[in-house]
Amino acid sequence: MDMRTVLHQHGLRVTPQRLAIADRLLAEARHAVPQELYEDLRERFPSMSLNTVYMTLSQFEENGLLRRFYVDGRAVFDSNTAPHDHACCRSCGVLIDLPQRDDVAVPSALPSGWRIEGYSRLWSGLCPACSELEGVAEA
Amino acid sequence: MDMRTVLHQHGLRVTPQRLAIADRLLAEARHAVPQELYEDLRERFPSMSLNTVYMTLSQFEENGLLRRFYVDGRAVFDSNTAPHDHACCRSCGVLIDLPQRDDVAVPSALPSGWRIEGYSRLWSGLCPACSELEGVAEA
DNA sequence: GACTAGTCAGTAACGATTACTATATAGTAT
DNA sequence: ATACTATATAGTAATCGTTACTGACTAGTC
Repeated sequence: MDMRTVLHQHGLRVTPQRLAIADRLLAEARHAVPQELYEDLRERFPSMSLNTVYMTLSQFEENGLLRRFYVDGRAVFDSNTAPHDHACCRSCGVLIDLPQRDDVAVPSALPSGWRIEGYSRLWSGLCPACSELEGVAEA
Repeated sequence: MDMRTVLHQHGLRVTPQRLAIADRLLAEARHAVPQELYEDLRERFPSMSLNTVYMTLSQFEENGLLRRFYVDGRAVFDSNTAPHDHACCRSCGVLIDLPQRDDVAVPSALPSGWRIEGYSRLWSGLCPACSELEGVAEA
């Protein structure tokens, strides 16, 4: 899909920086931490500021192109806007998507009057690589 | 339960500040944001520093007396250390506990090799009060 | 080719958290 | 009780992630 048209459709101006961020995030489904994205893109746009990254990501989020979630208090942007879970390795920090199971039913214990709109869930544990390393250490 | 003994059992020194934080958090099950806790406790301990609050909370967390989670990137400490969900009102920010359902089964789509240890889940929506207000506005 | 709203880079401000250091205190032995 | 030692505290500064502000610039449009 052409990112130009995607941005246009959302009434967003098409600029090289935005295209770069869009390509990087929307074309290939992946996660992005503002700081990392910034460092990557500086190779192509040495004058770009971290601020631009934040503003662009926030704007994409407002337009539903990205979803923001948090891992240990740090923002992560996800081009997969469908509801889904994440799993994060507590050792190396690698982050993967997990399809949301069919347990989206609101907790039965919810006090009446609450209007639940969704949830975000972060599984934590050890990725295969770290699991192996730590498994050896623990054994 | 006497907080003195609890602290002792964990090999933690008993100081007035810690007792105050422990009383405030552990006796009555509740959530605490460091800044708010700090402001509250300053009434009793005008000289106490925010740093002390952070260090105490971190230490309690390390000893399993508290659990730390994040809401929109901000740390919240929870004296309920049993696994459970939270719900947060996106309008007023009120936070409540929800018992964890029996869906702790690891996602079936998890790549093999991962060792999952748990999850944290934050439901979001509108609390009864805000739901009513917003419901009127939207109708 | 000029206009204009929106974007950009740069920097400063901000809030939350952590690090550092000297003083004070809890716990323990004397 | 008193002294001792390890740790907690207060105070401050530093750090990190994020947001706000400003003036220059530019994409989209006429």
